[in-house]
Amino acid sequence: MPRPGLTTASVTEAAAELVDEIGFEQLSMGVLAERLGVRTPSLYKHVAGQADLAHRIAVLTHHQFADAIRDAIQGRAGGEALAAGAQAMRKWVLEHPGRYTAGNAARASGPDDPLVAAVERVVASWAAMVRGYRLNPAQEIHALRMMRSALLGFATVEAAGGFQFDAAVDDSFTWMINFIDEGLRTIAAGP
Amino acid sequence: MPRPGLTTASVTEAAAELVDEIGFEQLSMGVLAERLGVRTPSLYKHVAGQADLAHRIAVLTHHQFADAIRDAIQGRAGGEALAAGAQAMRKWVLEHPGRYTAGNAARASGPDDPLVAAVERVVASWAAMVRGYRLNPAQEIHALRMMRSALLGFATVEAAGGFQFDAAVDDSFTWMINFIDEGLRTIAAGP
DNA sequence: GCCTCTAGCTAATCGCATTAGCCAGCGCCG
DNA sequence: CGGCGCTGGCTAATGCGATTAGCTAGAGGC
Repeated sequence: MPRPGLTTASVTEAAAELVDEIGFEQLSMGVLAERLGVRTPSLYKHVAGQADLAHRIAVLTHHQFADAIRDAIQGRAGGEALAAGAQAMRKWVLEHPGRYTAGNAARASGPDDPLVAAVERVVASWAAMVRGYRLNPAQEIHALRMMRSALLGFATVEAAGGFQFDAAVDDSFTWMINFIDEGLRTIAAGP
Repeated sequence: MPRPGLTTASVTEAAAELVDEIGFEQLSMGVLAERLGVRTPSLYKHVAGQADLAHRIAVLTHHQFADAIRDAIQGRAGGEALAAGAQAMRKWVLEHPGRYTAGNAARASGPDDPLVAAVERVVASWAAMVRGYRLNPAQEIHALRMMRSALLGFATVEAAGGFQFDAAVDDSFTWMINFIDEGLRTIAAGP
């Protein structure tokens, strides 16, 4: 019998895919091992345990998430960048609900946790979107946090199935982006 | 030895308090039983199991959350209601982080799940805040969702310790409320 | 003062994560 | 080509926490 030839990275990626299919809370070492055609204890040669695995999924998630946003806003600025980045992020979340849950559940263990760097990449992507509005630096941090909260909140509620009338959710999202765009442009133009 | 005299409600409430102290993910039947001065299996006389318990905490959470907002916006309207409701909700989340996590993690099993009614009470509180702006009915639903997303997102990121510079988080929150208030007033005044 | 009903208890059971210890394939060196 | 060490995978054992089975005693009603 040939060896599957697993690595920490391949195990993590398989877990990420699995989690999108069955839901983060359903993840167990058993199902993952089965998916990889391996016995459960073998996984421990690549990850330290379930907590470690979840953490690795979270780090992977933030990197992929940051990539998706960065690619979307490439070469755009202002409202266009905002719209493109926001839509890309929403699409990504809907396509990777399990990963997204894992990413939100994770907590950094300390300043040198790789999760911190991964999260910073995401924040940097959003910061790039906000920067296009050329706000007062004192306001920029607040605008960034507002945007981050609104987008994350929307995606979270949607992923949880929290909106009653599914039909209009697309409209609500673009409406929200417009709302933010107009608000930021008003501020930028203001005193 | 006198009987503790537990009930489903008292077990749920004790679990909610416990979860705020130790974190939702640390909740186990064992620690809860210990807290209540009882042996683990005894809890099963009041709740069907850990999943049931978590679900009950979530329902309780949404009701308390809705109460907190409703009380805060009593007798206020427009921007004042928005500010008061938002601040009350943020305060509540910071004081009850474990419960809040439990509430967000829960999923309704169907339309007659008591969780649905509880969530609707929360949404109704927010709807009351938005209604004060007398928007076009077509926009009201979008405004409601935007507000819900922004507030939930902010609370979630904050509860997760996701904001880097703690000092300015208060300012960011009031800035965000102002941003939303001004945007909604502009829309209300518009065409 | 008895009777019933049930909250709480002790003693299994079970599932899943994790650990211990064994073994074989692969690459490398002679 | 044959030996050697390293390491990934395996089986068997451990352990902890959730859950279930079956027993018992205290509180409330007659």
